[in-house]
Amino acid sequence: MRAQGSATIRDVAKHAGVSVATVSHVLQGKSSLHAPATVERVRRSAEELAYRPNRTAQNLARRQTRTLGVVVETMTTGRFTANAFCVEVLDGILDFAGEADYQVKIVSLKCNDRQSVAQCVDNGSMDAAALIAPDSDGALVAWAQAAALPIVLVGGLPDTMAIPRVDVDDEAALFGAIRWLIDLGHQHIGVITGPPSQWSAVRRERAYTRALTSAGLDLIAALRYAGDYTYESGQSGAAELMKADPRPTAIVCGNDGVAAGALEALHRLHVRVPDEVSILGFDDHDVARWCRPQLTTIRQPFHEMGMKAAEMLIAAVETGAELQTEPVIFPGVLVRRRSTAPPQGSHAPRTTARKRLAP
Amino acid sequence: MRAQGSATIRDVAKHAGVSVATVSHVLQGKSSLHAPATVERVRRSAEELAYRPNRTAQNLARRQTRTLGVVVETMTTGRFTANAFCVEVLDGILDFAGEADYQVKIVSLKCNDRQSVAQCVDNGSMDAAALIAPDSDGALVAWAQAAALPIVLVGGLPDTMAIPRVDVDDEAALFGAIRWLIDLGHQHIGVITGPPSQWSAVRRERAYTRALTSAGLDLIAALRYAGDYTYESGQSGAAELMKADPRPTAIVCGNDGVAAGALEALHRLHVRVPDEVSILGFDDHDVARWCRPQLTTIRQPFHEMGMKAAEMLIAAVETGAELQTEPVIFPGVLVRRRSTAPPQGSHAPRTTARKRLAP
DNA sequence: TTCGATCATGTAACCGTTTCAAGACCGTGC
DNA sequence: GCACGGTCTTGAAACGGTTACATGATCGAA
Repeated sequence: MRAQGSATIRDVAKHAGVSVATVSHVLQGKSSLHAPATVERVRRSAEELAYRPNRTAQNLARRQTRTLGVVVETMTTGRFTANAFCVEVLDGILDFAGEADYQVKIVSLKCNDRQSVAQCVDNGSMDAAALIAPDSDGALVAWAQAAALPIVLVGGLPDTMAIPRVDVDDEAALFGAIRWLIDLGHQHIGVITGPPSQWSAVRRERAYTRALTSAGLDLIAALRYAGDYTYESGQSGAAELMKADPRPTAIVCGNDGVAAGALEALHRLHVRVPDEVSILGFDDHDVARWCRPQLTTIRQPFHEMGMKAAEMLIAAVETGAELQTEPVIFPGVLVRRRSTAPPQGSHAPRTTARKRLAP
Repeated sequence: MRAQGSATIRDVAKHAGVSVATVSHVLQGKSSLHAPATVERVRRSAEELAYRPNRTAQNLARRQTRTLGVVVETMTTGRFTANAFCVEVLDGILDFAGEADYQVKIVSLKCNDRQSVAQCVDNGSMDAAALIAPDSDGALVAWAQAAALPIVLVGGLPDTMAIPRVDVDDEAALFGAIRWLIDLGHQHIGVITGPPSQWSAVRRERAYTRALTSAGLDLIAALRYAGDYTYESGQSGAAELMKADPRPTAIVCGNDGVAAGALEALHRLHVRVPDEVSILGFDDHDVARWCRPQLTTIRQPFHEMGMKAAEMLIAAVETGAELQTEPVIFPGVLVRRRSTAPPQGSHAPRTTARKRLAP
């Protein structure tokens, strides 16, 4: 439009009185190929003409773009930022990519048929792509298994799928956290799950189930609420769970946003946290420190996961090697704050909990 | 690397027994140029070979990329996501761009000399760029004034600079909000400012100054704390302000994160909010609803601002017209929640406030 | 003086598309 | 029979770089 005046490599070559090959060499730092005087002349000409190589042309000629794609499915979450996970992982990717002089392009997929996935991602506009927490049954994942470019998936996926991925061991972390709640004396533990299309939600619920059954506690249908990782589902979920009889003394929430919603609902119901009900979050999102009481939650190293994903992708691009399909798993760590406590009132602590409470 | 097998337009042409020009035409939807039988043949060949046009080559030939740049300066904020503003604006841009079939590339500038700005942004890899809340004295803004591609700035900038921009009238909104606090009876109002390099911070402080002086209140140095828009500066700021004598009965915070930090510090000091101190936030970030008490704050229409910026940029790209330098200003609206109340105890309400409180 | 080695530079093919000008073919009207 | 207009098709020149390879210059040694 307006920038047609911008100088090309040919202009520089003419101005410096050399060939385009020379200019190309010099500007790529291969100055050892040329006489110092020539190098200097080319440099000065480029400077004078304010020459900047056209990225598109370079990409075409080099057959690589030094660009990483970050793919998110927006038809489920609605918005990119709805999910704190996405944003922080993106940050990690941005950090690493920036350091390695790679650019980052965001692809927010609205439609999810295989056709348009390929169209949007595998079109030569990026060298590799990170898929952020895709639906495990969607076309994106299906496509990824046979993608022609390096792919790393960040977030949950059934182990049966052989796609390189970075993930957190949320199941183990949550299992441990729930066992800890049980040890504190909780016997009626509710759960507000995430959407089953997110594998992380499936795993977290599995942790819940395993923790309860392994401790000899019954699974009670009235203590399970099917949420969808939103604040609102936390609100309605907590309100619903409090109607159960007996009431839960602790609620395991799909993530911190859900926990914040639960906190809000309980506040409205004049149920004190953690005195009457303990709340366990997941993610250690900012909100965990900002809400009252501060949330006991499980920290996921989002930023490092993003960094790692970028590192893997860039390595794959530069070496041409295949990515390992063995997943890279980060641990989730329990962060104890004020939203959890031993149960009070009629529920007698269990023996293990009694021991802990003794001193 | 691995995708070299992917079919080119020549492969399709050969397979369909036509020229590349024909294939190009058909696949661009200019099928009226060709016989129906030919169109069909080309379509089928493309399908069979799983042909997908190479975006890079298209970009080069068309001399446009259908890509918008989103430029953030990461050397000040540290991280992209540190600023809720960035994320939500990005979301708006993503929304609009996606709808218009534009891609979005994120440029996170670490170094801020004019040279590298031009290198990173004006290199033909994007058709236009949105600059998100740049430092008003940085090289980015300096460069933007004479940029060769369409630029829209999202966020504050002194009116003297003639750069197209989308912004919120935070000064008017905050002025109104502070006058409202004064009308409630507050006479000692503290402020935790943002970093002076952010023009929004300058404007918000100006609103504070104007509101107080216009109401005949003195500006007291001990009631001003220089923060930097972070949670931590909210914590230390509130702690510091509470040492003033007389204590403030209200604190105006640079943004909601700062307000959340202030809330936390006051909680530790056993100062009750809003009974003893009212807290006013800014942004209406998620945290404003999630923290206790919920924040009275000023809502900025981030998402719409992002949409608008994208709309302007795309219009400029497609029509080739210059962008208006007259800023597009959105109003900020006061959202009253629970963190503000009339002052209690020794401070007598002013007459205007008394009137309001009468009924 | 000639030859090969070495260094500096230039030539031109290529990357995968778009697009324009022009060609081929065909039916019409005069 | 010919000029003409219309429809369908295509060859080839861009786009702005990279890079393999050719060429030319210089120089010391045979």
